[in-house]
Amino acid sequence: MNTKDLAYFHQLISQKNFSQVADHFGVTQPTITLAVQRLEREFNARLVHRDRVHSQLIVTDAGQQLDVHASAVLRSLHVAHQEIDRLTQQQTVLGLPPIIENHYFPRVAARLQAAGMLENIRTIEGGSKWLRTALHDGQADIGLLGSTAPLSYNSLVAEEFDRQPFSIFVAKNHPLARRKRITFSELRHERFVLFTRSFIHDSAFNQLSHRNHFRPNVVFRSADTHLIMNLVAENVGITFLTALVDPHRDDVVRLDLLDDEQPAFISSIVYRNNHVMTAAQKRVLEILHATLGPTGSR
Amino acid sequence: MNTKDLAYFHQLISQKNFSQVADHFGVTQPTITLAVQRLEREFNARLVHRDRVHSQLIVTDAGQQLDVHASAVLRSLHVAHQEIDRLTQQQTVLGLPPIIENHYFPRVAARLQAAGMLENIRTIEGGSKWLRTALHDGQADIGLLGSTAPLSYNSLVAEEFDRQPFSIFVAKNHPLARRKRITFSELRHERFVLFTRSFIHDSAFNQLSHRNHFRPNVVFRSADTHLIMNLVAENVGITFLTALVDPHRDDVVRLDLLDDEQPAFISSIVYRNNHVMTAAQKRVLEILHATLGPTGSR
DNA sequence: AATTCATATAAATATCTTTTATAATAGTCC
DNA sequence: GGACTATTATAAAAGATATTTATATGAATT
Repeated sequence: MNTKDLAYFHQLISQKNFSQVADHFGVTQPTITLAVQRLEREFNARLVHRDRVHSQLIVTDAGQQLDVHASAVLRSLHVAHQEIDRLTQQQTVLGLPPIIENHYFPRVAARLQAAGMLENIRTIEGGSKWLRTALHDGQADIGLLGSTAPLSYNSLVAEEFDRQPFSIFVAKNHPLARRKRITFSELRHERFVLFTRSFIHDSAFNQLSHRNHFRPNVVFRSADTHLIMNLVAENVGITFLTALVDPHRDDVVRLDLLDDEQPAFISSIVYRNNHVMTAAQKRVLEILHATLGPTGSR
Repeated sequence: MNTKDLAYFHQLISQKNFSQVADHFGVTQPTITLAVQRLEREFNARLVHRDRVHSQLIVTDAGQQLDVHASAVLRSLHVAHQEIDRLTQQQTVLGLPPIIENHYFPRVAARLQAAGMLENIRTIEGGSKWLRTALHDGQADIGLLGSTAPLSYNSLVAEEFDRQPFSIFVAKNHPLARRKRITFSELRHERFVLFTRSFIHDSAFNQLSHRNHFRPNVVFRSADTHLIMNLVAENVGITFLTALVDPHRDDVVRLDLLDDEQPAFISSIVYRNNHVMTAAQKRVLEILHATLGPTGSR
């Protein structure tokens, strides 16, 4: 069977129009007709039903089932292409969310450099949610992801290596600045400057505000911790970040949260469970474990 | 790309001999050479390395990686074939381990029959471990599996519906027969007639004997509960089974185990996570949930 | 040196895929 | 209601790909 037929078919299921699919692939319309006919013969079943009355394409049960497998097959091949491309370039792509990159990566990079392996590492940055997708479809080989619940994905292996609480940061001259600890419910009337929603901080924050029955006043969102800290220092609002983001600055104060059952920022090493680690990648993983694992940290 | 090339390649990786692979598929030897060349061109990488010196075939990193994807692709297509075959025959295959079949299935079958759906169900029997594989590669659509730990598989969804303790069964005239409860450690010097190793009972049994630091004396194994019960009745030995296997006989006595942290026989409804349920299959699942779920049972 | 085993290459043949050209069917527009 | 449009199907020809046949190469084995 030709995988092109699967690609045509998969596109047909989403576009539901033979001619448009043909255009999409730069082929003529009968090509698509014939491809579907070949698949119907191969699987000995009707896959789509050309309903001329309502001029719409009906996908049969068999068609739906095949489409699921077709997309899995196409994804597999796409991932294989990317992985093998990187293998020949001797590159490993490491996906890092900004907070993790700032906090954990410097130590990892130092050890990778000492092992002469840093030049074979390329990093890509993005929120944990986006990186999960990037790992899944082969754009990255290994990721350090943050999450609030232990990760468990179908095609990914996750190894938790750290768990950090979330904290509140306020300006030095803020009324709460003298406090060391605080409960989330006391923040009911504060203004918040927060991370963008694509960060998992958002789910942790929502969890806490939902549990404390109030809708927090979020005055601004940014993807940049430094901007957020600057805004906090100027008293535009207070913020909610992991304790990992140590500001190294004297105009912002950190307050620990006292709530029971707080959400935690869980950091995990993640990779595809069908990814074959090369000798070099195994060493990268070892360095990650050694640096980030219980013995290696701080 | 032609999936045949992937099949040739995957076989080559396991057989490591071009001519034998050609024989295996009933084609001539150059076919395999050319298939590998096409793949190497497609992925722009060496996949195998023909080491003439030691007359062995070395698989490159890229080749290893491709092989993993090739087998995933071939499996996907194989599963698709089976699923679609059954779809056109309007059949759903239900995988059942013997204990579950005897204990839970009669009630399910009654409801399925009442709904006029029993004739579209075909069952296959096998140990839980074998059925897991059967589900994974598409021989069955839905399985009721037993396990000692909550199931979590890559490509399978598992929904736990019951948890039963394991018990000890002894002959009526056995010295222990008057006891109602017993700890596993008291069985140190008993003879055991057990289920075959392919049943999960074996892992539970091993767990208990390991925890109690003794190697039990297993005198016989069988896959047939009735035979086991007959042997127990004849005092050939005692056995270790779930409480589900209620013998309905007066020559065998059940003893509850008193141990803390006993392993449990967990029953789950399992299916492939990429299986598209037809309307009929959804109704089968509903009936399973209704019959086996917390409300529906006994 | 001759033989064997394993894989590669080239040309011919067989098979599959795509295009071109056209037909069929139903809906829309005036 | 006939012309027109949109969509998919079919048949034959052309183009592309896969497989075979026949033979070569290269190293190990006898």
